[in-house]
Amino acid sequence: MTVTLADVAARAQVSPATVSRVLNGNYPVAATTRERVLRAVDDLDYVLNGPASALAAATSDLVGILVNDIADPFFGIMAGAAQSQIGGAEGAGSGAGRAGSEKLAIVCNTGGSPERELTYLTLLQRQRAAAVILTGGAIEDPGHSAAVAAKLAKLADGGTRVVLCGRPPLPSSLLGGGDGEGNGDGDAVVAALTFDNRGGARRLTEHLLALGHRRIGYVAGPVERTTTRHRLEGHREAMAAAGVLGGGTGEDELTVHGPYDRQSGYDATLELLRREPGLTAVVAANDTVALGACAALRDRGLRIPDDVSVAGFDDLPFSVDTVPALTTVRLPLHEAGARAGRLATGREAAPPGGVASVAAELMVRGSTGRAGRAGASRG
Amino acid sequence: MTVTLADVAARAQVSPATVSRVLNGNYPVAATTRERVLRAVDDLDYVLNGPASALAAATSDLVGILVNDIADPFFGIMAGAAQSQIGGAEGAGSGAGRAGSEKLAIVCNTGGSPERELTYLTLLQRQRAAAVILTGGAIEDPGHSAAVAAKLAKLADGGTRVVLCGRPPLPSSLLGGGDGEGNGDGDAVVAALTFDNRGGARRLTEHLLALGHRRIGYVAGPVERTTTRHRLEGHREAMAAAGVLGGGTGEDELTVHGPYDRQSGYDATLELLRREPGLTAVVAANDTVALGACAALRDRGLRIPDDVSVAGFDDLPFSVDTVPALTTVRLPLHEAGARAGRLATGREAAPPGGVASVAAELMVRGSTGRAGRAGASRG
DNA sequence: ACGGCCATAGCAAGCGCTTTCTATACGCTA
DNA sequence: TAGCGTATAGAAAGCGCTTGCTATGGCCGT
Repeated sequence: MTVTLADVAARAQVSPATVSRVLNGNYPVAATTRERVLRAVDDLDYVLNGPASALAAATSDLVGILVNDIADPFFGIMAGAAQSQIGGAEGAGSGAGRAGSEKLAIVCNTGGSPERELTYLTLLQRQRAAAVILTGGAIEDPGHSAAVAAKLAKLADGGTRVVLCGRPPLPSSLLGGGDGEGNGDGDAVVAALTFDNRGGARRLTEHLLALGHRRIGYVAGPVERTTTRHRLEGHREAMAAAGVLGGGTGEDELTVHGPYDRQSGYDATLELLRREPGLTAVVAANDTVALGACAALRDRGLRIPDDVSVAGFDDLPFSVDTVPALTTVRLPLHEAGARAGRLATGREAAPPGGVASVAAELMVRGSTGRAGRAGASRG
Repeated sequence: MTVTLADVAARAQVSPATVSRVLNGNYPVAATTRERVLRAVDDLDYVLNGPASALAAATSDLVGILVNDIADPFFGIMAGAAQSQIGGAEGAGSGAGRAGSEKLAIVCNTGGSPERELTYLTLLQRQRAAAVILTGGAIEDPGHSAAVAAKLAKLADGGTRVVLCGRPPLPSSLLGGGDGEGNGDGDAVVAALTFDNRGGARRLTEHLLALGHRRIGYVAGPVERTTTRHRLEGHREAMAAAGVLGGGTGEDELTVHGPYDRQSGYDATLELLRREPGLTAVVAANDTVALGACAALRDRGLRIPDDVSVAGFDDLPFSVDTVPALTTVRLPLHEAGARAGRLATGREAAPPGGVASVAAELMVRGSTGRAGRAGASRG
């Protein structure tokens, strides 16, 4: 029923081998023959059988992009940028069969679940993916990290390029762990693009401190995530350097953890206000959380930034449009994603040492202002 | 180098056939044998060769989800919901080989380009995808529609389930066009979930009209997109019914087209203000565009909604958090996406007639108010 | 105690393509 | 004209898996 290479060959009066060569364009074929084959392909509406091709050639053109939450623009932007560098271009027009060095970039949504992350990695390994890009923070459970590292080592061993984007490099102690085989080709190894979450967070809090804030609440992301930890560490570095660590009993008093969503920001801010009515600033784990924080403050009748300043992280597109505009830390998501895409396709050389740090830029906007203009009298 | 089925078979002292059957669990195998095989699989860290498996079994477990813009939460939400219904579950743990009815949901970003849409469809056809979900509005170019319809017909013919989510059903005139083969199994045909864009837009504009607005600007999406057209038609229906069609010279005077992004909303609003300084309301093609519109109005020193009301569409998560909160039309993106996922996996029966309409609900919030409170005196 | 059955396991034939190696047919040079 | 190199096409051997069919036992019925 479906058209095969052999059918095309028969119609073009050539051998299957020739058709294959025409389609792959990696072997000299006389112009007239090529013509004939191409016509047959069109006539028959032939479409290459991917699995068969991948099996015979022992390669595939799949590039997997793993994201923690596809509904979050943070990941969407990176994934989109990466994908734009990878495949789907070349207006193929009507012809169906050929597609040169085409790679199929596919994004896989782990939903932040460790199991799904592993499952997708296995599935990609099954498909003998050409490359895998892991985006966003990693989960810090030791067992899981080891499992992921082992899987990535195996993937790399099998010729899959592995690129991390916005995720810290794998501890080298975990790599090469597998069977002691030692990684084969030094070409398919891991490259990592790490975001300067810590530095960005530090500068953000320094900004707040410079404005006179001392009672600063921190709405952190989920625990056990590198992103969460790094941003929090940056915040605390700044606080410690200014000698304002710990509001009262412990240093954690003004830190609340929660998922990276609006609701979390809302609830956590209410909680912070309960713990410290004299709060003059709230730093959120990211912009979406900051949105929730703003809503909570407003619902409490507090003005931003007159009563309480608010800051986010990531500088997602909507952040400039909030009222007041959100002070945040800009991460060049698009650029990083694009670069990851190029690294994954081998179109760009890996940075020295395999790791490149991506700078985070403080964006001061209207949601942060001097402390104490109105705040002190509250409570 | 890589471990094959045969290796596992050798180690487990059984035939390759038996290993295959253990892994697929579709044939009786004695418990003790199964044990032995599974141990061998674990010992060897065996991972099934996807392409080989797909070739031999003539099926694949890929489900493609096509989106127009992965960085846009509109698509991210639908894709995430669909994916959650499809695959990646079952905490597989350490074992690598087996994965029962696992399906790999992959999302492909067309970026709104017709060529890429076709390319991805071809690529998925190559992979013999189990199903394809197309999300969001379609491009209305006749040639392209025909090409897509032909491709979908061929996919369906090849056993791939095709589901449309947020996209109008294919004109039946275009389906079955291909080679006149007639579609084989009536099971793999198309199901469509259409959004009531027209009705939602109509109700939204009616709401504005009820508030006394007459000079209403419309910032439409890109031309040649079904979503754009339907929403615009709904708007005009309402305007016509109220007898306020056409501000001055032509009916298009207060309509500006542009991409579905913030910048477009900003620019278009400025343009509308230029054309009609007495504008009292702006309806945007979607929430993101509305964000830009708000920014433009504010930059012009106009208050929302006192001077100008603003409305969006989709009710994306951030819309409730803008200041003032955005009046918009809620589309149940999550539910629709999840349903599309279930339809794609055959876990839910297709609706009667293959088409189901998804309701759009008007969400009245703070960004719209009575006309004329301040506006009339401007200009 | 013997024939027949069910439960298991193995054999072997592909699935549709790629690719190495071999064959053919030129166009040259000597 | 004979010899050889080059350009092009074909034959065929897999790639690693699935699966229809066949083979082997142990167990049952009588």
